[in-house]
Amino acid sequence: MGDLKLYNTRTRTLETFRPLTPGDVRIYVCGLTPSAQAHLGHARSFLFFDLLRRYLTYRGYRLTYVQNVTDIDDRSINRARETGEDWYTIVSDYYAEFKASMRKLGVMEPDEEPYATKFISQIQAMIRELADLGYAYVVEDGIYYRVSKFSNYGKLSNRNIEELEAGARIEVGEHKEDPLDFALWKFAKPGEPKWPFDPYGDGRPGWHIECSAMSHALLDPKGEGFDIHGGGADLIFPHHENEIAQSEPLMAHPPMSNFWVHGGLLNFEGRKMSKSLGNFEPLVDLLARHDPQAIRLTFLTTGYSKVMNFTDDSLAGAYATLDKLKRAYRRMHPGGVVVPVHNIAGGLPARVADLLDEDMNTAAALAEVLAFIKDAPAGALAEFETALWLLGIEPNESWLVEDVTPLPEDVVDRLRGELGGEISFNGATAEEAIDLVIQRRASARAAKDWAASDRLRDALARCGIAIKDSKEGTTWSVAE
RNA sequence: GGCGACGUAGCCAAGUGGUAAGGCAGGGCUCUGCAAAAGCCCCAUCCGGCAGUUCGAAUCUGCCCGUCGCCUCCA
Repeated sequence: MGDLKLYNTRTRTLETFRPLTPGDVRIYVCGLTPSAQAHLGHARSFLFFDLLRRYLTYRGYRLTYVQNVTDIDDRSINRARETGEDWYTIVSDYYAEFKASMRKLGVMEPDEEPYATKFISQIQAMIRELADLGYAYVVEDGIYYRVSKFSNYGKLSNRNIEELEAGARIEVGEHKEDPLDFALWKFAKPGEPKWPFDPYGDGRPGWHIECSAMSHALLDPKGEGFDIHGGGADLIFPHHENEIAQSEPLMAHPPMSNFWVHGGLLNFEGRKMSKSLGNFEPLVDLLARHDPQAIRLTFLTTGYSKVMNFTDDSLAGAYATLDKLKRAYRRMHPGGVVVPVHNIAGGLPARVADLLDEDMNTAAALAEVLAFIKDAPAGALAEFETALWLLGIEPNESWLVEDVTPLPEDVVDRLRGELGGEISFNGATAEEAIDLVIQRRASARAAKDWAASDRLRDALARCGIAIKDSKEGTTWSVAE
């Protein structure tokens, strides 16, 4: 097995991945702030880290994958004020919806899913330490982080303090020393959710500190760093920059994370997508209309770190690819039982792995799979399934069924309307009625009465039934 | 203004020094009464432009043009 090379934002180079502790990989990925509905851009990001998990697992590492939930933030509080709902109900509902979508997409459950509000004491401990060392100071609206105290500030995102100072400004109501400083703790205004924090004052954590506190608590209690910190590219600044600023002064051995891996953002039909612009379709709605496996395949064709433009065309292409995979699967499948994924060392999975070694080149890996199925023998099913698993596509029972489109309910009535004069459909089920027509057409064909044959086929077509003739006989399916 | 990404066939896209993956669309063939499906085959003398480095460049360097993102909440 070759080396896995990953692009590391921290060093801005492609590096060979080696775990800090041989055999064990600790990953922290910034999860959702569920104060609005999740969209396809979120899906792309978490789908990528799901792929990375699969591949690291395939390579034999033991993983600890932590994906946090920032369940307290200004937006959910504002939304609660607008709607009159309880802020926590809002957050819980959005998060439940997100989880359901992830399940539909086949994203594996995180090992740990820490909620910010469950780690208040750890957050407060960290703020105390930062204050003791002079990295934090208290003013009337909250506790802020003193950016000027941390000399490495800006290193991850490749920015320098002077330029940042030039563009930054202090919002009304903020009382910080410097425009770049950010809140570690916000004192509660009347009616806002709050947690006690002696001696400073009741309030809630600022955005950023929860990730520093929870990654420390769950992945790196000794302060010696963990392996991979991930998230969308939009988190590099300021979120990840701030996490580093909070964590590293308290660590025995920085850096906070050895690798920083960022997923490219997603455009939707050529336009930027974001919560604040509101120009996105909620993920649940998209999943209601589309096959989750087709959505996964769509993402495989573009490099994970690139900006990707999601379009109806790209999704249509993925559907065609998915059908191709299903046909090959049926061709290779010995019977009606779905064979579980095996751990195959050689063959296709190894070739796919070699391609994933190159900074998770899923596009090339998919191409390899498609080349494989062109002349794959029936016995290659385990290889095929393993390779598909690596790409996050898991065959299920429905792959064995050629057409799962449900029959229109009124098929028999419509057939009676078309052909009731010549064929009696009394008591027939939809399937039986269709078979009756096909039998009638078979007789016509046997008699070389092509006019009658075509008339029957056209009648079926008007009822939404498409038929095709093959050496094995005539089969039908529900027309698209 | 600062930082960064990208520009490869009609469309999407891989490839980052050794002579252009793959998918969609399109075309042809096989099969077929017809149709559909399926299978097979074809489809970029060339990688935004111009210079340069090199035996050799889509791949490296410089300049130019274009698209987009981040710099404020964001996966």
